[in-house]
Amino acid sequence: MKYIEKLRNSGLRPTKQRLQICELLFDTEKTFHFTINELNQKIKDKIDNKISLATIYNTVHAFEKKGYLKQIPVNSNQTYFDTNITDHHHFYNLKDGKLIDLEKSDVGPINIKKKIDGKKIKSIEVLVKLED
Amino acid sequence: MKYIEKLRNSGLRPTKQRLQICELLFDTEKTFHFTINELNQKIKDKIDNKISLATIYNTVHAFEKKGYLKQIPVNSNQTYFDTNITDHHHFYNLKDGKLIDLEKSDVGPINIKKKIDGKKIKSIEVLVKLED
DNA sequence: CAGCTTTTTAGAACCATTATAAACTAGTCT
DNA sequence: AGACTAGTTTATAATGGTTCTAAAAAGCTG
Ligand SMILES: [Mn+2]
Ligand SMILES: [Mn+2]
Ligand SMILES: [Zn+2]
Ligand SMILES: [Zn+2]
Repeated sequence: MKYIEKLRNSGLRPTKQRLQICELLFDTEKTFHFTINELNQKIKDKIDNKISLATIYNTVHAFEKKGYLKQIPVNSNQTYFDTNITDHHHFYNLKDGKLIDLEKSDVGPINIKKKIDGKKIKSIEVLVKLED
Repeated sequence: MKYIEKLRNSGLRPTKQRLQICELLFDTEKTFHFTINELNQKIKDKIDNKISLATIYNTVHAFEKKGYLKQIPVNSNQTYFDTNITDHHHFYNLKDGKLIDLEKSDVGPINIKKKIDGKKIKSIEVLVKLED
């Protein structure tokens, strides 16, 4: 299994649940955006055994901490995650709450001219809201 | 009272509660960012009578709908609002969860090269996360 | 004031997320 | 293998921000 190494290298034990979640999240043609609720549905659909909701939360947060997932800042009652961990931006379709990737090259360089003493920039994220 | 007109013109009755909230939000030297919880505290501190939490939510959402407040997309369990309704961006200090304004001139023009059929851009928001 | 609509309010409900603590599992060491 | 330990999963409860409810209060118009 290709994820056993990955998990071990991160100090995470390669449990059955984590490996199954890895497959759902990372064994895909394209990267994608999801909420915990959507991931929970997908797990119910595609996996025989049950994975408890608590484990899904734990796993997603563990993966986020290790940098295998990113959280996307949007105004929603649910948290959005992204399996695309490259530096990129998003369209946010207000109609259906779906995110669409905007590659860095689709936006051009962003030059933050203001500086805050003693702080450094961790990330720059652009959210482009779309309406009809 | 200067807010009576403003509210009436928006189709909102100028109630005591709304006028008091207007003063707290808009009678300030500088604009500011707040969560409902912080606004609730400020109301308890600066206003004699009580305003119920439901009214605070109702009022903030009514003001947002009328365009007197903006919601800022951040990853937080609470919703952040902004009394600065001009087009601008934000630093987000991860340490204390505080927002700092970034004027458009502090960021420079953002050119979104990608187009989505049948959709138009409603807003472009940049969030710059800060760490130590 | 009367009549009608909007607003306020306390409290309940909702629901995403986090905490708890007991059962289970993976890895390590004989 | 068995025993030991730390890490993980799980059902379930708790938390907490936000929304809903429905009755009382307030604003508006005539
Ligand atoms: Mn989270
Ligand atoms: Mn809200
Ligand atoms: Zn993305
Ligand atoms: Zn602002």
